[in-house]
Amino acid sequence: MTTSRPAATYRSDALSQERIVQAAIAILDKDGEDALTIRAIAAHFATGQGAIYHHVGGKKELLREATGHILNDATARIGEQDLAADSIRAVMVGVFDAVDAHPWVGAQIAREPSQVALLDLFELIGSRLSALDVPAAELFEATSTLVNYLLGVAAQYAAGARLARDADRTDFLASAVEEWISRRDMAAHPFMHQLAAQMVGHDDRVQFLAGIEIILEGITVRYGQTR
Amino acid sequence: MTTSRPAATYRSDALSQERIVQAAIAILDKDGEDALTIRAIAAHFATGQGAIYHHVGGKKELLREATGHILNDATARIGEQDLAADSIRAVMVGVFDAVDAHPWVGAQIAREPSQVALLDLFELIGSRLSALDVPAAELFEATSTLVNYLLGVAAQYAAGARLARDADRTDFLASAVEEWISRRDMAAHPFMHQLAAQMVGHDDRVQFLAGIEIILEGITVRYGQTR
DNA sequence: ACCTGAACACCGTTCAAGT
DNA sequence: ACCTGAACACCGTTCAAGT
Repeated sequence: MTTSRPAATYRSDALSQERIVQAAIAILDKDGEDALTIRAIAAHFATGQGAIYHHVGGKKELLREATGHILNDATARIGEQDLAADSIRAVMVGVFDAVDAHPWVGAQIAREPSQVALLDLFELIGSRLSALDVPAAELFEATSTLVNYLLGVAAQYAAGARLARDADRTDFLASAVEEWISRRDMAAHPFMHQLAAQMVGHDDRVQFLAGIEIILEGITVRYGQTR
Repeated sequence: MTTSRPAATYRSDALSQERIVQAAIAILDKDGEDALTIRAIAAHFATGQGAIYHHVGGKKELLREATGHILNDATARIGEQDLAADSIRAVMVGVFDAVDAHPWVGAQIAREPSQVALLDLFELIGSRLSALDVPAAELFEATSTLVNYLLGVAAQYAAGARLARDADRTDFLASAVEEWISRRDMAAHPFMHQLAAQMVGHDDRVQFLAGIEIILEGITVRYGQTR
């Protein structure tokens, strides 16, 4: 009996959530957050806007999905390290590199920190902190310190990419600092003056790593017994 | 000679940047970020949208101005403490409380970390870290660790307020964790299971303070010589 | 079932016209 | 100089109509 029929008698390049998310990622990477519109995606598949809504719930969900996709890729690649602390470093750096490659991911995880993919991160870091002898009662605060730090760096990265797109200057932050200084008494603010100098040649990644070490060290001193 | 004339022969409740910013803050506090539209502000002053553009550059600038206003208030209230570390705590907590009272500020500083008001913060924290014996070469990374942590917490706060407005549940994060757990093998993820329990009664402010201590401790151990 | 594209209800911003 | 409000160029989302 012919009770069933092949489902896809339509065009072979049919839409799907997966293909739409991939197209969204491509648009976001190429032209930034503002370029992601339902109309742009529809145009990419040479169809109407309504077709998109058959496969994704809306723009917000699409952004969530795209972010989850990148984040899952980033954390899936992370292997187990011998030392728990090294595993934590690997997770943090993995997300950092993903945000570096896709700055809009930074904006999204700062906007929606309760994303499922971020909870995976919480688990990855938290479970390894417990291996570092952090007592159960303090695991939550120790984990969230690392995650919040990561969130802050991610947000800053996204902002940097946004500014770099708007105005084509490499050192937007440095110039913001210069402006800050020029409006104030320079002698009264030796730190900012020195900061402006350090800012020119600084490496974001090195700086991010230094922050991880500071926090891990703080956690070890505060909660750890042995090592 | 009558070379000058009183400027304000118009209605006494004339528009001004200051009044517009105040109105924007009121709208943001009452109805959230989405409610801030140029039309809403114009309606508040019973005028046309164009009038607003005579006093502020646009919506982005208005949001920047409103954020700067709140942040300046928050940092201006901070007095000098005996210990440099206490001053740093006061600055961090001052911003935290401001974000707590005005969650949209958290979203804005995460979106534009190069805001002038945030550089003030950088100066406030950085100059005090140098009093904590942090060597000049490492001042930048130590300061940015604290600021990035603050940025992350601020972003999370803003997201929480947004979710609390959308759905009226107190523990959105807890329920997100519950969902996360329900989709996975619970026994394989002891940390998240325990986390869900800790989340119910946790105090955001206490947790934030714990993170500050972790980072300050890490900075002291890593860079400080005496105390 | 899936796609199409016009229509709806918004935005931010601009600008000729008023006072 | 300042204000007014229509007009413009967009959005996300919905929905009747097609295949």
